[in-house]
Amino acid sequence: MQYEKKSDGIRIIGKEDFNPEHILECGQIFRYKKNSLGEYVVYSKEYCAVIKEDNDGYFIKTKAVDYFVNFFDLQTDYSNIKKQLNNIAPYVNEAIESGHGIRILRGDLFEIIVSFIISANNNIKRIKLIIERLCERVGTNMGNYYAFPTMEQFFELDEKFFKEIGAGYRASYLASLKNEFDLILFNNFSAMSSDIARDNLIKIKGVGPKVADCILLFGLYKTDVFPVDVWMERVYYEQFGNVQLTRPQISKDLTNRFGCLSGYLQQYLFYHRAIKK
DNA sequence: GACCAGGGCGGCC
DNA sequence: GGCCGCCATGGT
Repeated sequence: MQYEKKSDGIRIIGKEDFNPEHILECGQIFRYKKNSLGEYVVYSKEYCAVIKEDNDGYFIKTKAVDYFVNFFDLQTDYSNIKKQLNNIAPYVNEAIESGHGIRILRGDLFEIIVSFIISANNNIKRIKLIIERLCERVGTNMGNYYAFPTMEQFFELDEKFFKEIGAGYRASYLASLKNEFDLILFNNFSAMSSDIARDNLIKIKGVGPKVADCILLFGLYKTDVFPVDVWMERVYYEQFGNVQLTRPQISKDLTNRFGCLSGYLQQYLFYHRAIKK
């Protein structure tokens, strides 16, 4: 897919490998909305972008051009990924067709860690609600929106605050996150294998194997992971599985089969099974 | 009003 | 190591 950097945004040429609805509504990110014109607006860290559709593609209007070139993973060839995932199984072809313009976003590590601690045993609508309240209360006012809290802003907050914004029993996990400051900031996760990085992430309170895999995929861009939640467990037994396995065992089976394509495949399947239907 | 949601923790064996 | 009850909250 081709794109052009402009002074006020990014021009996306073609619609096959870039679909705002599929990218944003597939549960990898929780800070987006539709504006009065029906255009998607997406927020990451302190940045913001509006996605406008035109005849032959899209225009991502933003002041942070380089940030969103990376964020939307525009250097990766998704046609090639879809080609490699083609004809694995009829259901996989179906899923890729229904989520054809999905891209794995390169989110901010800290924002992703917080977001997916909140995501545990929760639903997407309420995850969005809690994160929205978090940003409105402590994020920097950027004019017409609020930034995600910086680590410094976030670590001032206590368990009582997190309960007030509706985090429920995850409040204590969020409040104790400041104790993992060193782990988050000074670990060179990118240089680690996914297995080693996962072992480190699981040390964080509220981060188990599934949340860790989401952090690896959406916050550290490691695609050889397969996050398995209730929906992916259903897909596994409906489409792949035979014997009864734990979720980490399902994840291991699927990463063994699909390697570095795992993260992409998982996202097509999640969108198809959990969101679209 | 029960059931569910991009699960994880602590106690138990 | 694996299993299991419990956990807050908002939507359906």
